[in-house]
Amino acid sequence: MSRQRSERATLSDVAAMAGVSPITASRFFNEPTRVGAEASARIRAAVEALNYVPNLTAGGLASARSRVVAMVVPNISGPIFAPTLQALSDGLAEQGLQLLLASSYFSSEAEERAVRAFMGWNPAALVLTSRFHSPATERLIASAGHPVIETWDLAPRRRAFQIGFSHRQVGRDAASYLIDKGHRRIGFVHNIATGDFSAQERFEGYAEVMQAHGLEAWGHAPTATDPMDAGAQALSTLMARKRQRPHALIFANDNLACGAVLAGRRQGLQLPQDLAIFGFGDYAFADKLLPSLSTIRPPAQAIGATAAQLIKALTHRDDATGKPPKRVHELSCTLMARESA
Amino acid sequence: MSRQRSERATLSDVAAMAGVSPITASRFFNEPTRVGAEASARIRAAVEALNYVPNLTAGGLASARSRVVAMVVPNISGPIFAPTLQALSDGLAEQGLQLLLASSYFSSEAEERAVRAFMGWNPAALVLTSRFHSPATERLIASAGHPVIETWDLAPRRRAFQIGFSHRQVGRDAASYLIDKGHRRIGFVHNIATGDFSAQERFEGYAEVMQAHGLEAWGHAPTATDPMDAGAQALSTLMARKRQRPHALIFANDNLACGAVLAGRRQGLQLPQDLAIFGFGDYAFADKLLPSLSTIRPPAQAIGATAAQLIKALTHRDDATGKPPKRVHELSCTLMARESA
DNA sequence: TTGTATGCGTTATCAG
DNA sequence: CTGATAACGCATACAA
Repeated sequence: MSRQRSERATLSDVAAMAGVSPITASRFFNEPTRVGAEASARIRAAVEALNYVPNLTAGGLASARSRVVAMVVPNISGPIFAPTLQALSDGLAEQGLQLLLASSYFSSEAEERAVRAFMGWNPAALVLTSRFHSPATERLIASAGHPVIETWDLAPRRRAFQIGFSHRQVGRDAASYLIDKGHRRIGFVHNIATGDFSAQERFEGYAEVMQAHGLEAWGHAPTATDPMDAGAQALSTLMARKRQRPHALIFANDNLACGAVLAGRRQGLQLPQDLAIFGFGDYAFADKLLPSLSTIRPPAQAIGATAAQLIKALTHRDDATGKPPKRVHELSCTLMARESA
Repeated sequence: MSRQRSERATLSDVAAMAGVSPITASRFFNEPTRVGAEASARIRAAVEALNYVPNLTAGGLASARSRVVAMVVPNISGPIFAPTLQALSDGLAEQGLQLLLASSYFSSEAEERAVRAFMGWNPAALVLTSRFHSPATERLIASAGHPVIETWDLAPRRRAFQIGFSHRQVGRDAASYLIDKGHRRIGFVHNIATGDFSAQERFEGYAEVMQAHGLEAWGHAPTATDPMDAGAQALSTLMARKRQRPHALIFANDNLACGAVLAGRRQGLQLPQDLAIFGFGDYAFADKLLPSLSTIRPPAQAIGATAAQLIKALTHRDDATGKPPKRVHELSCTLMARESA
């Protein structure tokens, strides 16, 4: 009947060697102040001798709370979310928490699968990207026994914690910057990816400022499927106009803007004299283009770091004076004024 | 004595509602073929009704094997490892496995901490980056009850599974390419990061080919701390030489090469006529520079995908014909011939 | 195809 | 400051 016991030492082995009860050994790890100095020393020695590694699965089961934080991002390898992941991972490592990761590719079905699996881990917290979820996901997170943090977008009215920035403000800032530079005919080039709600909000911010200045707001939607191609296409189409040729273009993201910059140079355009180009994202290549790309950098790293801090505050609330953490954390973007606009 | 039971439905709840024993419900998830059609239907209904989510912590404890794969990478947000992570994560998601992640920043202490914590999860597999570990880490993985996969570098003699490519061959390919183009005075610009053993291997491959052609192999080590600055510095220093000015430079990575390209243009150099520039990595900006950067692309995505396949083969070995998976998987890089060389 | 008995390694609870 | 006991929710082993 005896099932496979692993070779590894258990807490009981450590306790036996140290001459204490298992629970005391357990406290050595979780509440060290409650263990006497001599006992601590003996336990420490036993841990060393047996090369003991705590079984986190067992601990998670017993305590109904595991030492992982789960995060769902649209993608891992893109230029956008990686800094957030890195900062979150680093902040969690300091707290002895691990990061459990899944990518959704902007699909709410994939997000739902990931969230469902994550719930099975009883994570210390669940971090999501954006606030748009399937109904089933909404139900899952509503019944979750742990904090849920939504990042990047901000939806102040939602129940989950929010860490992000205002895309609308990004649109406003871009438009204001270009207007201040003296541009008047300023267009907006939409993203090709469907379901990019945040790009739409940037457009609205842009439109708001344009109208406030009595200028016409208009959007152009390229059809190419590759972002760089789409940016080039937009530039060619719009600059081929006989009249009402734009003075400046705001692109939904830096990939599109990069395509436009490269195409503009290929066509012999003087940038930014003939056309100012403005992006969003401050991707890694933005400062390496010629001309370098003016754009807005989202607080990607700060979002991850703030999430880690928030999780710390939420999990250690007992030893603080009980002040509940802020529910909405609005961070600000940075306008990177470079050569292209 | 009764401790806090979570609100969530358990497998027993599902079983009770479906009128079967818990173990049958368990089999519904793990060995569906062994459950009768009627029972399956009732269990499925109960799962839906109770919104049941399997507790993976409990399952992991009971089976001594959890549905996670742990990976340690030097960094998450850099241009190098992100595609590997993405491919691994995607491949694992198909198998119902989750990815547990930590970054080491090239520190073997940080790697050791991460590996130690990961062992506590009884992961289905542990994936490491590179083969250089602290002695304690070596001991940990030697006693691990699960497969260990080392990626990027190749060390055929090690016990762990290996998935990677030959850095030496990268150095050979770069040198051969430049020699074929007619260059003779070809230098190598070293990385500023200490502990980048693989860059040293690329240098050795380059030196080997140079010597085989009766050409002198030499390395230059810039001192600037920022990679882009270091690349620019190397270019300035070497092109300022009165005699023996180089015809071509191989840089330890694309960041250095990018710094050189930008500095070269700023100084009015004609690239590649005055100097051919060759990188390594094929970072996102490589094809966006002017001139676009000739470089070698490592099989980052393939490494992640291969790791996922290997894990599948290792965990499902029972139902196959038992052919043990290959231990060493050597993948090949792609030379991206562009404008800079 | 289904069920019974038992244990995985840890922590919560209560008692000293 | 320390310990005895009883779970946590599930899967393994064996039996039917």
